[in-house]
Amino acid sequence: MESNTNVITRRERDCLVTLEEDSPKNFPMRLHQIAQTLRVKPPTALNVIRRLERKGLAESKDGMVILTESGDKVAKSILLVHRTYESLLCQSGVSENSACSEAAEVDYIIPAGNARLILKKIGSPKLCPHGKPIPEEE
Amino acid sequence: MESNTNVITRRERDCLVTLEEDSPKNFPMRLHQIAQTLRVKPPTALNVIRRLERKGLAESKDGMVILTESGDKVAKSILLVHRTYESLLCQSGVSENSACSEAAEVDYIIPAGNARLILKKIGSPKLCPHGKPIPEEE
DNA sequence: TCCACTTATTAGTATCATACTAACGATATT
DNA sequence: AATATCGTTAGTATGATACTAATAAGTGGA
Repeated sequence: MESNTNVITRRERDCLVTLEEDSPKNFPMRLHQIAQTLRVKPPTALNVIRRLERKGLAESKDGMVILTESGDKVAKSILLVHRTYESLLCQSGVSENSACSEAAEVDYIIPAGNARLILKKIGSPKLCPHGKPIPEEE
Repeated sequence: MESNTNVITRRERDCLVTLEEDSPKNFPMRLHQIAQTLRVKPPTALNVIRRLERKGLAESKDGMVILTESGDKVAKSILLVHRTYESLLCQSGVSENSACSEAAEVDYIIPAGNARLILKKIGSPKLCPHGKPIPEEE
């Protein structure tokens, strides 16, 4: 019945974030590069891409992969949560590197709405601890 | 090689928390009661229990299930994270019920050490929004 | 004592995410 | 043309999750 669309796994999250961050100006990314970034073999990466395609988050042709509009939104929302949580952790006394890897564990689970509320509570910083901008609205 | 001990799945988390909260004074819990609480059939619940046993977190005999000392520690640490995150969300403006279900999504992923730092940052409340005590140390 | 009920357990099946190797095809480079 | 690179397919494997059906084992009542 329900195939749990709009629920995302950790691997899918990593793939979305890779596509968002490593291919800025609407440029496609090559499959083997995605595979290398995710540290998996190409068939495994392709498998992840296929799942993203089924969820309407990515499109691919001849190994060129791009995010759809919907995928871009999801990726940006993940980055919002990521940088918000990172900021919270750093303000609490966690090291930058530690904060980043911890954030990756939860940024695809925590809803963006909650992150925005947390962001306000911790003083609405404009940049994450690494100096990257925290996305405003979608 | 490494079988990912001390990493826990969502179902295992639910099972640990059920055992911790629904069977206080070292009393065993019946399998069918666990199954009902988790809203799964008994064989499914048994399967989860078996995984917890393999990880050294639970023990069972004739359908009587208890947490091991190790399992108790893990469960308490999950509750610490749960109530900390719940408190953070509520302070940020999220409703109690929403905060509770959101917290369950991440409380088994966020390390207790981080939760303690966050707890300090948000003013070291002694109780979660529901009025339950936030565990001190392990 | 025998039957019915509850409970636990086993066996078997299914799905989904993850990941690999091996093999094949296409393209590009030397 | 030979080689290297890349994508893709096929096949296999594991682990978590979940189910049904069947069996076992105990309890309580008629």
